[in-house]
Amino acid sequence: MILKSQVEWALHCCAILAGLPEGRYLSTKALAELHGLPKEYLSKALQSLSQASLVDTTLGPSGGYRLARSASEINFLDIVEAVEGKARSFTCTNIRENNPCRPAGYCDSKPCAVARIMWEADEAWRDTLRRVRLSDLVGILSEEVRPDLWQSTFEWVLKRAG
Amino acid sequence: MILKSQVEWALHCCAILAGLPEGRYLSTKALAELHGLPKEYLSKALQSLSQASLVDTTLGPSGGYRLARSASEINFLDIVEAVEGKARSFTCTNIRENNPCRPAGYCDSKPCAVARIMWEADEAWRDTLRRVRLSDLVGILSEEVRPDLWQSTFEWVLKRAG
DNA sequence: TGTTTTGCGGATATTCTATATCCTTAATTC
DNA sequence: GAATTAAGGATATAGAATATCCGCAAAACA
Repeated sequence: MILKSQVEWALHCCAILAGLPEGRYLSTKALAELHGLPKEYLSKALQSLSQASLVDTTLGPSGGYRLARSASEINFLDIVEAVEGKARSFTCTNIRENNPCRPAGYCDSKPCAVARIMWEADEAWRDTLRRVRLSDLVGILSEEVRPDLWQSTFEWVLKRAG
Repeated sequence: MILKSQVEWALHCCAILAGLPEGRYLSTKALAELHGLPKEYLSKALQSLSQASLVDTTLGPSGGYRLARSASEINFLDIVEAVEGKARSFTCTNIRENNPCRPAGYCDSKPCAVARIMWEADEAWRDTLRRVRLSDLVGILSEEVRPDLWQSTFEWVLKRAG
């Protein structure tokens, strides 16, 4: 059970976009360079964010991405699901139906108990991610990252933001 | 992020083993037939349970598997991790280190904040699974499964248990 | 007007994992 | 000695993750 690396990329990119001044855009090229990622492939992750309406885009030189709403209105689950999909990690194939002792026409009243428990854990995972806002991440980073690096990074970003 | 189907198989098999009388064993063949699963491949899942010391095995005719300890001393996480592995679902590749603004020799004081949050969600998932005992599953099933099917299934099992 | 830059989607290639089967070996039962 | 079992290694297949490339349309700018 392993998340795609694109999830990591998308989260870091959103953190950067959250620091952009109102109305400015940052390109795939800049985001790829900043994080040392393959530009073409990172582009797919950003497209997922766009399809999920988490980011706005604009074309042409000085084009790129910006958050579609404020960082306090975007949570981790939004971003993770945009890239990874909304499917549950546990898939119930109803193997209880293969029980040779089943009477013909036997009908289950509820979803399989095994699946319900696994889905409960899945929900706990989602709840945790839902409770963390993108603005929380930015808050943590602004405290932990050394001020000189924090500042020079945003200077670097602003120089490239259209 | 999708769990292997072997996880589902292992959980259902353990539920059956939990119903075995003290000291008796059930073979891969019987477990595969009961659940309609490929015997050879199911065998790999059962081997994982064995390697994790969740089940005891014995060879020869009338051989097979039984729980290594009581169903109240085995939780869902034990079984899931035995099959799926203990690796976290989120892997941090430390892409922050690729930031071109980083001063040479810059040293991070903590693991990446993004990773810490993702790992927290991972722990919530694990905690939920850790809190559910195999005996809890058996309790739920014994209430939900229609008594005639419940009984005939265990007759079927006992006929094949060595 | 035309050139450059950008996001977007489709097509394709590569690598890795999950799924599945087969075979040999050693232990156990009868 | 014959049958049955778990264990583990080797191998094959399918599908997903990773990655690259191309053409298109929109936007900026000279």
